[in-house]
Amino acid sequence: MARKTKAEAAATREALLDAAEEMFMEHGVARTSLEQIARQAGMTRGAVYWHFKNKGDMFRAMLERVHMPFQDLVDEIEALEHDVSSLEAIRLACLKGLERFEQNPRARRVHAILIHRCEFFSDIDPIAMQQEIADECRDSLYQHLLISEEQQMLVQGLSPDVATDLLQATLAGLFHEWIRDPSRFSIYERGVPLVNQLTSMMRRSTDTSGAN
Amino acid sequence: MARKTKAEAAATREALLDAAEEMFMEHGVARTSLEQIARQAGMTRGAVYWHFKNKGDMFRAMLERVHMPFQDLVDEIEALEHDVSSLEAIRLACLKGLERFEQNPRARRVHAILIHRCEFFSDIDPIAMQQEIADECRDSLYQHLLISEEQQMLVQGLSPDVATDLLQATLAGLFHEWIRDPSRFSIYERGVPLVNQLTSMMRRSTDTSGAN
DNA sequence: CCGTTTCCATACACAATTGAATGTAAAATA
DNA sequence: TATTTTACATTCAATTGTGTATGGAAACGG
Repeated sequence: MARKTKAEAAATREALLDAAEEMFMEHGVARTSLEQIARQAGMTRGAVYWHFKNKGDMFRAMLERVHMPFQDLVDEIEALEHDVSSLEAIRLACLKGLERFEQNPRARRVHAILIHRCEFFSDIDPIAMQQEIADECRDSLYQHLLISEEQQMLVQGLSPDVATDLLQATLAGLFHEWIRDPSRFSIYERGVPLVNQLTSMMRRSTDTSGAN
Repeated sequence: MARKTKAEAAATREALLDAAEEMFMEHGVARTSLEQIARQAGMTRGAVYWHFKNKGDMFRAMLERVHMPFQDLVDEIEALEHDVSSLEAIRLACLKGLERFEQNPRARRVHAILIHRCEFFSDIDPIAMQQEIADECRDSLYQHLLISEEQQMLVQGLSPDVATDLLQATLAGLFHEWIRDPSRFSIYERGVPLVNQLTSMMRRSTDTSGAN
C-alpha cells in the first residue's frame, strides 16, 4: 500500500478509534478482535499495529479523546457568574454536566464502554479509571461543600461529609442507571428535578418567619 | 476416573462454582478459561462440561446462588414490625439491605463480578440482569413511596416519583461506589447516615410549632 | 450379582487471535 | 532527483481456548 499524507494518516487513526468505539460498544471490548476494528474502518490490522501498540493502547487512546474533569464545570460556572453562592455553583455545574452528557454522544459511548463493555486487560484496569474519575468528582464536590458550610448554606445537622456522600451517590446512581440504557430516559430531564430537589433540601432556609 | 456419590458430585459442582467466582473476580470473566476454573477446583474441564453446558451456563448458575430481591426486605420488615410507617419501613429495609451486603461475602463477590468483571457473552447479557435487579428494587420503592404520599408522610413539593428517583439513585450510587473496591469503606457505616439523612429530609415534619 | 448409568479424565480436531516479519509504493527530505 | 521514511497490506508462526468424542471405574437399580 502506498504511503499517506500526515493528514490522511491522522484521519485513519481517528477512523480506527471511531471503529473501535462502535465495535466495543456493540460487542464488548474482549469479544472484538483487532481485525474486526480494522475492517470496520476499512483497513487491515497492519494499520492498527502501526498506530497503536495493542488493544490496550488503543483503548487508552479512545478514552483520552473524551476526558472531561468535573472541576472544570464548576470553574466554568464560577467564571461566568461571580455573585452566585457555592451551593448554587454546584447545582449549576451538575446541571451543566448532565446537559453535556446528553448532548455529547461520543462521551456517552465511551463512558458506557468503560463502565459496561469492558473488564480487565493486559495492562489496563478500567475499574481504576472509574475510581479516578469518581474521586476527582468527589473531591471537587467536597471542597465546594466545605465552603458552603462556612457560608452557613447547609441545613442544620448536615455535615459537608454526608452532603458530599449524598450528592456524589445520587449523581453516580443516576448516571449508572442512565448509561445502562440511555434510550430509556433523558438523564437531563430526570436529573434536573433530582438535583434541584436535593440541593433544595440541603440548603438552609433563609425564610425568617417560622412558617414554612 | 471413578464415579462419585450423588453428594460428592454435588460437592464438586459447588466447588466448581466457587472456583469460578474466585477466577472471575480475579481475572475477569472473559479472560478466565474453563481450564483455569477446573484446575482451581482441582478438576479438569471434563467435570466442567459435565455439570454445565458452557461458560455462560456456569455464569448463570453462579448468579442463581445469590438471588435476593429487595421486596423481600420490605416484607420482612413489615412482618416484623406492624406499627411502623411506610417511609420508616423503607428506611429499615435499606439498612437491612446494606447490612446484608456487608456480611455476605459471596453476594458481594458475585455482584462485583456482575457489575465490574464481565461484559457480553454468548447468550448472556449482564447489563440486562442488572437492569432487572434495579427495576425490581425501583418498583418496590415506588409502591411504598406511593403509600407514603397517601399517608402524607412526604415533605411538601416532593412527589413520589422524584422521591423514588432520589432514593434509588442514592442507593445505586452508594452501592456502585462501594462495590468498585469494598475495602475502601464499609457500605454500612457510610450508608446508614446517608439513608437516615435522606429519609429525614424527605419526611414531612410533624413539628407543630413554627420554629425548626 | 450384573447390567446400566453416572461422573469425570483424557485426547483430539478445530477455529480464532495475536504479534511479528516482510513487502511496498508514495511522501518527505536533503 | 536520489534516498530515506512513512503508512500501511500481507503473510507466517505460535498460542490459546473451545466443543466433542472416547474411556473407565465406581455407584446405583433390580
